[in-house]
Order: sequence, then C-alpha cells, then structure tokens
Amino acid sequence: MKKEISNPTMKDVAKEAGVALGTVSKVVNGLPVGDSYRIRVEEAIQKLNYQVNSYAQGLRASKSHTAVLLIPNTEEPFYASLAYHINLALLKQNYHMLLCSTDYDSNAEQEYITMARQHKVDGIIGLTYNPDLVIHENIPFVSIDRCIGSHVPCVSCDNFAGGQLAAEKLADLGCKNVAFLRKGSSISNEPNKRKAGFENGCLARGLQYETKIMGDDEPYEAFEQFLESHIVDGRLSFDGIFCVTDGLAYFVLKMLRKLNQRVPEDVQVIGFDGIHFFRDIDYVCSTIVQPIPDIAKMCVRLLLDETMQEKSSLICLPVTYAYGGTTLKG
Amino acid sequence: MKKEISNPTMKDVAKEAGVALGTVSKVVNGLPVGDSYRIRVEEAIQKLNYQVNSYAQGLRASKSHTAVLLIPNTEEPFYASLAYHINLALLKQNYHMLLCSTDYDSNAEQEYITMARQHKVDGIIGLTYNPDLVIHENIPFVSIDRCIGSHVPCVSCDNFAGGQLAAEKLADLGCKNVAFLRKGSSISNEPNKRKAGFENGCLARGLQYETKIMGDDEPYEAFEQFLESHIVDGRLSFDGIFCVTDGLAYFVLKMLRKLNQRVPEDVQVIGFDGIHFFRDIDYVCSTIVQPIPDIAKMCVRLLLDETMQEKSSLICLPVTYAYGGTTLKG
DNA sequence: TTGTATGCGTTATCAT
DNA sequence: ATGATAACGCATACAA
Repeated sequence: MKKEISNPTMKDVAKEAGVALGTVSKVVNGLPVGDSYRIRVEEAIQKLNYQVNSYAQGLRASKSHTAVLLIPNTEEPFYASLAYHINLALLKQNYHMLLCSTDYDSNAEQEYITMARQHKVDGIIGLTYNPDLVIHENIPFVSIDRCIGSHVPCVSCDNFAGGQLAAEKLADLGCKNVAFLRKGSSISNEPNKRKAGFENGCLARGLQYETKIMGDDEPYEAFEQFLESHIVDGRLSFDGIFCVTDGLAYFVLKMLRKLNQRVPEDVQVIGFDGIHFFRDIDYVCSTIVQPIPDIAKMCVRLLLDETMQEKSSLICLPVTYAYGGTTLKG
Repeated sequence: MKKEISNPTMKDVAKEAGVALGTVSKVVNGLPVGDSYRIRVEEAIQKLNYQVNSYAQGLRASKSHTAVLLIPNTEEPFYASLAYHINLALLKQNYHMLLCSTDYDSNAEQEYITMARQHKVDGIIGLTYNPDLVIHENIPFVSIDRCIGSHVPCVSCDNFAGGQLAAEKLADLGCKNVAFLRKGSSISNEPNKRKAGFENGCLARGLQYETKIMGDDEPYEAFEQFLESHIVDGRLSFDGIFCVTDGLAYFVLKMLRKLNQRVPEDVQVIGFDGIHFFRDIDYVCSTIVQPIPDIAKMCVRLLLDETMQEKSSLICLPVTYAYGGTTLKG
C-alpha cells in the first residue's frame, strides 16, 4: 500500500538488482563498481524509474547545490535580465536558484536570509536596499550594486566611469549645457556614483551642467515641471540630458515629446542600463550599457569559487556606450 | 572543532536547555509544552541562534514546501511579469520557488522536470513548448497557455474572446479593412486561439480582414515587406492591425513609423498581453490585457489546493481592452 | 571489489 | 506532560 504512492529508494533498487545498498549508491555516484553489478543496478534503476532524493543528499552533505537570489522584482527590465542571467549561470554550474522577490521591503529581505539559512542554501546573491541588513557570516553572500561590509563582496558595473562616459559623449556630440536627472534613493549604493562621474566628466570637458534629484516618493511627473520651467521661448535651455536609468529616460522622452522638443535635434538624451524591450536589438534610448551577463557570471563565480572568497570587496565591470536613437550619430 | 563550522541542531538546543530532544521539537512546532520548559528552550534557541534544517524536515515529511517554475526566460516582459506574480503568490503561501529558465529548449524543459522530482518539490508550474513533454503523474503540474493532457490542468487567459474583442474594438473605432499579424509557433497552444477569435469577430462585424503568419525562424523584418507590399500611393491598405502580442506590435509600430504611416490616424494597432515597460502605468500600445496576477494566483491555487485537483482541465481568465495610444480614443 | 553499519536533523510513536 | 527511540534516504568508513 505504502509503496504505491512513495517513490522508490536506493533500498528498493538494491533489492531489485539483488545487490547491497552501498553498491547502488556507488553506481549512482559514478564510483568504481564491477561491471556486472553496474549493469544490474542500472537496469533496476531504469525499471523502477528511480530518482535520488536530494533532501536526503542535502541532509547528509549539508550542502544543497542551491542558491538564493534576492531581488526587488522581475518586472523591471534590469532586474528581469539580471535574474535571467544569474539563473543561467547557476544552472550551468548545476546549481538551482530560489527566487525571492523582495519588493524593496526591508523586512522581506531579512526574512529571506533567514529562510536561506534554514534551507541550508550554499549562498545568497542579493540586490538589496535594507540599510541594516544582517548577514550571517557563515553563509556566502554576494551583493549587487551595494557595498555592505568588508566581508561581503560587491559586484556592480563601473558606475563612476559610466557617468563620465555619458558626459564625454554629450560633449563629443556638441552639447554645451546639460542636465543630470535622477530619482534619489536615500540609501548609499553604487549607482549613486553615476552622478559624481557625470559631474567629473562635465568639469573635465568644460560642460555646463545642472542636476535635479527627486525624492523617492515624488511622482515622475515632477520632472515634467522641472523641464517645463527650463523652457524659454519654446526652447529647452538644455541641449543634453543624462538620466540615471533608461527607465527615467523613457519617461523623460515622453515628456520632451509632449513639450514639443525634438530628440535628438533639440536635445540629446542618454540613459543608463542598456535596456532593450522584447529582447529587441534596439535600445530604448542611447545609453550606458551595463554588462549584465558578466555581472551575473561574476556573482556566481564569486559565490561558488572558494578561492575567490578573499578577493577584493568591490568589483566594477566595464560599461560601454550604445547608440539608441536619442543622440546624434557620432 | 566540528561544531565551529556546523550550525546548531535540536540536540544542541536540548543540551543547552537541559531538556529532551522531543521537547525542543514541540516548541519549534508550537505544540503544547509546559511553560517553564518552553521558556528554557526558547532562550536556548535564541542563545545558539538555532535554525531548523529544512532538509531534515523535507526528508522526514517528503514534502519540501517548494515549487518549480518552468518558463522560457524572465527577460521578455510577459514571462517576467508572470514569474514575479507567481513568485509572490507562492511566497504568500509560504512556498519557495525554484526558477528554471528553459530558453524554449525542449531538453531543458524535460530535464528540469526530472530535477524537480529529485528535489521532491511539491509541484511544477510550467509554460512549456516541448510537444512531447513527459509529465510524471505523481507530481502535481499546472500548465500555462497550453493543454498537455486531461490530467494536467491548464490556465490561460481567454484568448479566443481576446481576439474577438480586438476585432470588435477595431470595428467600433471605424476600421473597415484590417489585418492579423502573428509569428507562428508550430506547436498548438492556447494563444493560437487569438486568430480564430479575431476572425470570428471580424465576420460577426462584417470586417474585411487578411492574416499574415510568419514562420518561427523568419526574421521580424519580413513583416516589413508584407506591410510595404500593401502600400499603394503611399497609403497602407489596412486601417487596422491586430498583432498577436505587444512585442510584435512594438515592432510593427516601428515599421509603420518608418513607412510614414501615422498611428492611429492612418492605421490603428492593437496588441495582446498588456505589457507596460518599467512598471509604467502606460501600455506599449492599445492592447488586450491578460490578467497576469489572476493567472498567477490561479496556478498556485490549482497547484496547492488539493480540492481543486479534479476540476476542469482548462481555465480561461477574462481579458480586457486597454487604450494605449495606438487606437483612436473611443 | 562488495557489503554492513552508522549518522546526518527531524518528527512521531510510545512508554514513562 | 516529558523523554527515549525509531525511521526518513543517502553516503561513507570500515569490515569482509
């Protein structure tokens, strides 16, 4: 009666094959076994449709071949792409990935870390916002876009260089008076360096610039008022805008259209992230491209490769500029 | 030496609290225990920072509180949103979600099912394409957008009604001669009903229509040739286009722009899915909206609620029309 | 080389 | 109400 519902175990296989339990285990794990035995065991496995129980394996090995990904959601394109590439990189190493959408909730972030410990996962990759996040020392953690502590490696793109690059591009393309737009996250994280890099680049190239930083809770529409207030005689006083993300650039482009400003003739726009919808080869806008597949691979490597554990605590991967129709063609 | 690295176990807690193992277990699981014992155990748990080992739990209960999501990727917006909402729905039920990006690969889809069995997951939610997918009877499976067999419940939006709705909308908005565009997936799945629904709607409303179905491997650009060939004296012979997905609509809109056709004045476009980028409230285009959160919830409910197991094998959730700037305002 | 016995951490049964 | 013990399925050290 019982066996009807429960799956076959190694014991069942052993009985079926007429060998001992240990022999089956060896066959399953590819350890040397006499050929005649191996064949009988393999036949029994086929016949019973046996599958190892990874919970028993995990219990014994106290290793689960599983990692947790902490990420706000998979709806915003940058997160979605990151989740995809991390998932692939982990699967390639035969690791499974537990997805935990945190929705920017600090409590959720902390709870999922507790959950991860209970699940005895081998590591956590987290793009988190909780400023007080407690990370247990005995579970490997790789942070994305935010430095958490010296014992937690952080991976991000080179945000500062990205900001510089945006300024240089705008300068190269003839801009004289530019703006930096960003929605402010109160927490200190790596993407914040985009502003500093941009300012640095503007200064180096003698570009006039103005920055506008909105609060987290202010609506995107507030940017519209800002832009509107800089229109004199129907003409925007900026000839270039650097938006902290492609998402913001998407909004800004819509607003500029509404304000009858031509892009890129009147004003050029550069975003950040390198988003393209529907896996299109076209970008949403001209943009500073994050190397998302490389970031993903680096996170996984850092997490799983013991020898990398002691390495530098912040790894910045190079960014590139991509033309996306909202700047003049170089 | 050993205890330095391994986490504390119930035994350690019992020793620390000076009680028996079983007592600790009861406290952890909220079973009745004498108050004085409970307090001592709770203190010990705090002190040792004890966490239950879910692998041992899983081994004993042969239940993992984990489900697998099989999905092509999390980069395409529809999949991304589905993954997010399913993740939330599962987490709300205290279930964990193993994400498996299949990349449309039939072998991968099958392998992940095997993996799922080894992991003794409690169920699988799958949006799959493998026509020969073998689904083991003894693991609950819920399919999205494709009917696999009578023992596998399928959840999708009402694709046929969506097609009808698109035709009706175009008719209401004054179209006389419309087109249906789709990239053909060779497999038979629910979204294919959009075409039939659309044709049905066109016939009911006396709308002239033409359909163009590209092969899976043909490039999107082939649509451009199709459209171009229907331009006479600079004017497109269609005044309405129904695209099988918002992704296709996105491309078509770009092409129409290139062909100097004004949207929605010259030609109106309706897509399908209800995608909005960057969690924007704006849609990519006027579209038939799939109730993604409801689909997600229904999948989870079907998977976890035993009483629903025997229910109907195809559940169609209602769609709605949303204005997205590519049709005339009703 | 093959077989046996033990323990991983938890829960549930059964005496106490 | 509490405490000892067996069992879940697997891997391995050790004995044959």
